[in-house]
Amino acid sequence: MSTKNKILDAAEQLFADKGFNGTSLREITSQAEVNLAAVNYHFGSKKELIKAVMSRYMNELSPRLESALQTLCNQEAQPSLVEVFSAFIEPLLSLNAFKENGTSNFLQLLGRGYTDSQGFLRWFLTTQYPTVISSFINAVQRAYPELTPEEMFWRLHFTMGTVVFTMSSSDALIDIAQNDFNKTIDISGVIQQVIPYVAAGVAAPIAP
Amino acid sequence: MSTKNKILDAAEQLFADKGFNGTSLREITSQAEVNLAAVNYHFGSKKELIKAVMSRYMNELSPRLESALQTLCNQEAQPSLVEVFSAFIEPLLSLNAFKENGTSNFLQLLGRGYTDSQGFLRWFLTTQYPTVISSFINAVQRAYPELTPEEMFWRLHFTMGTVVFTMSSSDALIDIAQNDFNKTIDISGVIQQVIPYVAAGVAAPIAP
DNA sequence: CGCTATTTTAAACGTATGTTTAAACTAGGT
DNA sequence: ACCTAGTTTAAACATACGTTTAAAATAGCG
Repeated sequence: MSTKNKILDAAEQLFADKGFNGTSLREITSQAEVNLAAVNYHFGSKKELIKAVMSRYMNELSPRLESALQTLCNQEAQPSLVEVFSAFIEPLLSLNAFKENGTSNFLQLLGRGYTDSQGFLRWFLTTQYPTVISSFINAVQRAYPELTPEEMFWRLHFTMGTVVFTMSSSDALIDIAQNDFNKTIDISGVIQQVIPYVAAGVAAPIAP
Repeated sequence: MSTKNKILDAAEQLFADKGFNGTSLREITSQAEVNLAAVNYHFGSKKELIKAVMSRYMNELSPRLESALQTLCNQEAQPSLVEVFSAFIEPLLSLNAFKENGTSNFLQLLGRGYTDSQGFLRWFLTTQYPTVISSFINAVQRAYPELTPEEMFWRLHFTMGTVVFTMSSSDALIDIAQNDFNKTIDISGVIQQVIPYVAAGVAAPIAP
């Protein structure tokens, strides 16, 4: 395995667990068993390393996601919201084949990116991957055309919040759930739980 | 104003904006116009300062919240979910009288507490303020008795995520919304938007 | 006033961070 | 084998952090 990939793998895991601010280059390079200077040699800076970790996932995910939404919108002119959100399942879970714990890690990273580092990652994602965002908005628009753009804006951000927050603390939540309910659950179980929730939230009656 | 309060005010604002990890004691003391050593003199450590900032709000909020939920449950044996969540409005907005931007700051701090600092703040809140949490669970239980404890667990955490995430980036979201829709909105407007969403999410039909 | 206890101050401490340097090492090609 | 381009390494760099120290200033009280 190349030094570059060893760094990316170690950084991904640590960033997901402890956030970007909370992880030092020395932790990363010691877990990756490479020299400290290797990060700056291969990536230039810590900020660029963060972008590289996210890009590896986004490049894997965004085409799958776009085609899933495309397929859905071609199959039926007015899909249901549950169908729209369910279109995320297969692309998201495919990240587990791409890499161990890929789904969970990616979603946790996404959560970190929104709260750590004063939103520079949000800017990076929305400017670098705008098409997948607009296909998603388009699909929701078809599913619930009565929603005004403003209400849709808020509800999609609420949805983002639900998913991203849940996933950024999913390890702790899964632990609690297993202790309290004696029931094994994994990331795909959480996804199954969250879809009805966000679909109903977006579908909520419009406030008077 | 006392040194202690100057520190608390400055810390609160900076913690809300940039997170606990992202804010240094030097930033806090320079904004508060006090000496660097004053933090350790008055609070002992940065960790204790974080607790003090949160406690100031929790001590203000939790009795109001508990009595609001109590009142609702006394008025009607089976309140609606919208009523349960609406019981949060007055106590939360009362923080604005307690302190400028109090509502927004507190909710942002809550969001930071869940993602920063590896959940030590979550432990602090759940152990220090358990009664308000259980009154809330009790109220939701009455509003939607068919919900199993496990489903309730997940949906309440989804709700927590929606609120906390939205509020921790509410400044940015309000900016975007104002640019895109030419419409002034404030924190209470966001609360009005979020209540139908979370109520519908919690009320979602139980997955088969 | 004079004494004591509390608070404030400037300076330093030790540690940790991201980054840079320059030398050592390691292929790959001719 | 030799040179070169790419890579790895140990060491140092400058800066920032939370915390501690001990002296100076302030306040409260008899």
